Amino acid sequence: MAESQRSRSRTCSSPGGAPVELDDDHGHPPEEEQLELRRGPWTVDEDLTLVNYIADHGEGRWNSLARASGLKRTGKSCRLRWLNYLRPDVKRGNFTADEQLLILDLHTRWGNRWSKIAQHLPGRTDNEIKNYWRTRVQKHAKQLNCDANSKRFKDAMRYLWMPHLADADDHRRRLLHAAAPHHHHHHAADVAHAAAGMVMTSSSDSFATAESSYDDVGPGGLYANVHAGEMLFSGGGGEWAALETANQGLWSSSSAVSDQSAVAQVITGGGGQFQDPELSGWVQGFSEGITENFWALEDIWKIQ
DNA sequence: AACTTCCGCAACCGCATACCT
DNA sequence: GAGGTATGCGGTTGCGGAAGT
Repeated sequence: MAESQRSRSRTCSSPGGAPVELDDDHGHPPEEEQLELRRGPWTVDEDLTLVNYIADHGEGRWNSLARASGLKRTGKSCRLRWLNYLRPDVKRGNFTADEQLLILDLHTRWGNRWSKIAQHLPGRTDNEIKNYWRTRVQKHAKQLNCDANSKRFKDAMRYLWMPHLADADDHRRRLLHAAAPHHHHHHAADVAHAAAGMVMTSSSDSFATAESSYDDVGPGGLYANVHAGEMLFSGGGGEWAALETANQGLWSSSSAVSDQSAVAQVITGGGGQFQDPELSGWVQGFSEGITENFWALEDIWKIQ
């Protein structure tokens, strides 16, 4: 994957990755040493140069680093390349269920504060999370014909998507920790799915780290939050205080409800059913045969 | 097989803020 | 405190592979 990206070229870089002459600033002649600033995809040689330089001198002071290393790049570009790609602890590949769960939850708290969100997903960059949100989450919101920032969509995420991502994660953890290696799946596709990301690229370590470093989630932490939503959805109660505290008003801001029964009315209509007829279709799907399968974002969305 | 459209992601840009002199 | 520079953030772009026709 990484290699394939490297061969890419952009319009602003000439074919073959040759340097492009750039005007430094609104038509002023560029400085002598910046005559040939490169843009676009990084080459393997450039990556090596940057990695070696940082290994010797450390990161930071990006403009001087860019000059001193001999890279014909801006300091900004060097910084971005290092942080998003070359850093040794950067993690790539599909987001796991727990990571998706975290992103969804944190986004409801902080909105598009990608960098802040990324701080709670070790190895993931703000850029990656931002791309995930724009390409996956917003796509699904569009499919649902609602805005990703709308209350309706957030309700769908909180009461349907997130609880089942949590289910998936619980299930995966059970599998990982089970002594018996012969756990069976119903379908070969499940196995393939697991191999594609839910198990093989497990990030339970990172999740534990993120969870423990959570600083303003509120009593009970993320799981209490998510499962409280699940309880509410199924007509239960008791964890409401934890949920409400954890929510910090973000989920229910538009409905301005402040007690359990009121929210239950809004969300479930009293009978464990969404009042939203379109979303209620999901409820049927969720209640049927969900415990033995892994759930990814796409899978959950297919139910509708 | 050839062509078009869609989509994911790396990299860019402009702006805001932090830091330094 | 003013001015300049460096760094960080969020939004946007557009390449290239995948999927569709």
